Amino acid sequence: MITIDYQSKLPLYEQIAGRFQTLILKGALPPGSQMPSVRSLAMELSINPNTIQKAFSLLEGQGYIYSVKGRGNYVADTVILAEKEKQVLLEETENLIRQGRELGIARAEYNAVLDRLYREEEAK
Amino acid sequence: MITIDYQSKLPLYEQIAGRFQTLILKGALPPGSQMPSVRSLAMELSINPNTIQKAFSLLEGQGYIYSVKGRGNYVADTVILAEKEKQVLLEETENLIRQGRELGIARAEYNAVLDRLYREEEAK
Amino acid sequence: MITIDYQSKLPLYEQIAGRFQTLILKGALPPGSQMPSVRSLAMELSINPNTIQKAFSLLEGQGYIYSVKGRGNYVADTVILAEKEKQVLLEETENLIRQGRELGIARAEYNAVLDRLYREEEAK
Amino acid sequence: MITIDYQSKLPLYEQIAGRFQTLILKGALPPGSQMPSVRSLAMELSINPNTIQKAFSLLEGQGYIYSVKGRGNYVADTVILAEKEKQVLLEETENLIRQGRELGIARAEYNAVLDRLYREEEAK
DNA sequence: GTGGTCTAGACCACA
DNA sequence: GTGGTCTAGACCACA
Repeated sequence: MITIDYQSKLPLYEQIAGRFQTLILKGALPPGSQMPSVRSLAMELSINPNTIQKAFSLLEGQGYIYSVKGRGNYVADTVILAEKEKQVLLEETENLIRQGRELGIARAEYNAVLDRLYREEEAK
Repeated sequence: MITIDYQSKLPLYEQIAGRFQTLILKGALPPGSQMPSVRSLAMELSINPNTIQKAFSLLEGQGYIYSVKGRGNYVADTVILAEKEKQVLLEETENLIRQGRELGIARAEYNAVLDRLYREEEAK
Repeated sequence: MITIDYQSKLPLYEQIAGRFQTLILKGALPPGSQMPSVRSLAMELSINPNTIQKAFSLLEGQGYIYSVKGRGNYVADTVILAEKEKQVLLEETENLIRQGRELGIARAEYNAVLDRLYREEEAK
Repeated sequence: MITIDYQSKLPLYEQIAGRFQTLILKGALPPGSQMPSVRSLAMELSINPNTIQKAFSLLEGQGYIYSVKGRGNYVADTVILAEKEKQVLLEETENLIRQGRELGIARAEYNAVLDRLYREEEAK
């Protein structure tokens, strides 16, 4: 369910939180569903429970999940989050494209990338 | 010439190296031109010379500059570097767009971003 | 495991990095295995931890190791590195032999060297 | 007559000394012939005269040249030097080949290099 | 004056 | 405990 990249520069807890964000935003973990327990996830990934806890705290702080004492963590309502996340992504993309433009990447090259990515989608 | 963001999570030496990469790739610092001296830059930015040294070592390791003992640091030939950098940027952009696509961002939204950015350019 | 030559003109951090390159390329430190910790190695060699850090940064920049925050440094996959290193060695050797040829060293002398070295190997 | 590589890690004075060593050992500058003057060489290479002076001192220390007060520097008798230099080269080559052997370079590859280099020579 | 190395020591994030 | 960043300060080679 969750994969870790140990070669990555990102700390483990951010990687884990990021994976769950994706799962939640894509609907694989629908609102209200229960998150795996900290302990079980720690066992499964052979990772210190503190690290899992930290990832969950991050997710809670960002509004992705909420915890119920003694019962576990649950996925929150995410309509607004998805919208916010889209905005962030668009901005980051814009910044990258602006940088690329400065280095002389032509618009046509970006069109080609878009063509490829959105054709893939249709094909699915 | 160089600005530092103390709020940023990026370490100082990476920020400094990054700024110079941009300046070099854009041609503001043409191949063969001399880099500011480690000490003078340290003074100007009120940063420890060791930190500047570290930034310059990074740039040297990446092939952006070369150092001549007793003379200073000089900008290297960068044709190949620019090409490599473009590839990296395009890949990063592609990854972001793929993520956006998964969250339901339509191709039209990216077209709008490109329209805006490349119209700015023509206007210049 | 690591020896330092204080007579050498090579800086300590390059010596240390070089020793590990050899150990890694020869397979004494297989991919995935953990490097000694910065602090323990510093103690063992009576060298400042910063210097060890610098050696490890170099190794990371060259792709020999990768670091996991809070865990340690690990040996990277090195198949490609070994190949690259062989090319470098062969080129350096070729340059030396070319110099020797200019000075009038006969091919027979090199054959003698090769005979000796590769007989040693069989003997092992 | 002398070329400088500013990208090289070697200090200028060592590069200059090295170039002259080659010229002398190959006989381009025969024993007894006069070396270019420090000043003229400094002008020609746009290099600080101190640096040239340092290179010449090195050459004198190694027995390649001798200086006559008020007249200039002259090439020394070099029969013995050439012999010593050959020994040094052979040893360095042997060390490199030994390293290569450890990394699994086959003897055949060295034979190929030798074949190529010594065929070039015949062709000349 | 130029770059470069090294030590000592503090401090931070992460697991 | 692990790696990593940064400062202060000394010292060296080179031009």
